[in-house]
Amino acid sequence: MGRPFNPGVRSKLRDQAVDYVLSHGVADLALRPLAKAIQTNARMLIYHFGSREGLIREILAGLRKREDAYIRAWFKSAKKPRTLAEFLRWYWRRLSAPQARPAARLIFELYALALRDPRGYPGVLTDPLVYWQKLARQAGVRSKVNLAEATLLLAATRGLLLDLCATGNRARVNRAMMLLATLLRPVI
Amino acid sequence: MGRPFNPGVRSKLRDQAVDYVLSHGVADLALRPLAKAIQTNARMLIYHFGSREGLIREILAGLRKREDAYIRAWFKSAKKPRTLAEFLRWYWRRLSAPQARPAARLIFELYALALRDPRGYPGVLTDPLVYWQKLARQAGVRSKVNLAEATLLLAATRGLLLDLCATGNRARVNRAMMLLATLLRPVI
DNA sequence: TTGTTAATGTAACATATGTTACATTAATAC
DNA sequence: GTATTAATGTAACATATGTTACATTAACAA
Repeated sequence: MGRPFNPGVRSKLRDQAVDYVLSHGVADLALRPLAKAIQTNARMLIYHFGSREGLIREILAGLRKREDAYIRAWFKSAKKPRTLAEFLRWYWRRLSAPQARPAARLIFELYALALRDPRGYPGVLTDPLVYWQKLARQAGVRSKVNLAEATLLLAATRGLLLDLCATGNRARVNRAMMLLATLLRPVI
Repeated sequence: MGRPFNPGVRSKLRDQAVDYVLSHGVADLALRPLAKAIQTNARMLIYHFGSREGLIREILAGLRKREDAYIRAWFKSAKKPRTLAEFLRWYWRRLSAPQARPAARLIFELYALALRDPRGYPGVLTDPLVYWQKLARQAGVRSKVNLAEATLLLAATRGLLLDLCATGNRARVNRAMMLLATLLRPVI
């Protein structure tokens, strides 16, 4: 009895917080400015998420959920099974688009934070590797991409994305990505 | 007349601040904790550097100076001119060593901060490119490394360093670096 | 000595932070 | 209606922040 628990109010706050963090960053996230921006107050954020730490954990989960849903939707949007090469092309095109710049900046901000405080930003450092492995398996990647090749591919992609965020020189970065694809073609 | 200006006191504070920032990071840098750690007080930091912003600019300059001196010393430590390949091997060995982990973490923290506030962290985003270009010229790199190759090399190195900081898996990351070297060998 | 500037130290100020106390309204079951 | 729990709002608290006011000491020139 009593007023029933409504999960929608918490998840709506979380979604709004994710949007806010995408454009304002998370390192200097303060409760009051965030609360004001999403038409509530610091009291409610503490009430719903327990603490600033809890709020950040929820925001991380929300980010992951969003990204995962987006990628799954793409894989299911075709009748033929997608190849790894197709996926990488699509993913890089999306990641390097100007609209993805806020997300890219946030990713590098999260890496930096997690490097100093791994437990405060759980999964940020470890999840990407296991996620991509799972994804590759589900995508039915049969060609034996060995560990060194996968490591280089992920590292170069991250590095090129960082270069893109830093310089905005899309032409140069894209040419480097094409070079990477050429060099790794026999292997993927 | 009057008491003479002693540049040593400022530069000593700066050097100590650089050491502090290497182990504590710069994002949450607060004057009082730093001051306490280097046996002074917040008042003096403001007096010598004008503001927290000014202090951070000085710390950045100090970091660059240190790095530059280290690299120049290596180039001058041999009678024969060093090749680019030699330099890259030496540099990666140094960068991937456990002792360099604090510096590596700091680099990624600075990238993240500069992505949100480029003017607050001047040069962080733009200097690396011009620095490496100058270095390559001084090292007498005659083989025409084109822009795409240089971009990929820098990006992959950054990405692998990030992976190393995140996972600590030196063996895997080093294997990826060797693969990169193999792929780019004909070009360097 | 005296005058002048560098360097240092203590304490305060205004502001922002996360969190909590206390009160109030909203929606359900009985 | 009452009882109960969810949700919200205001105001305070303790603490930390960058910066400044004010006072003091240190090292030089004359």
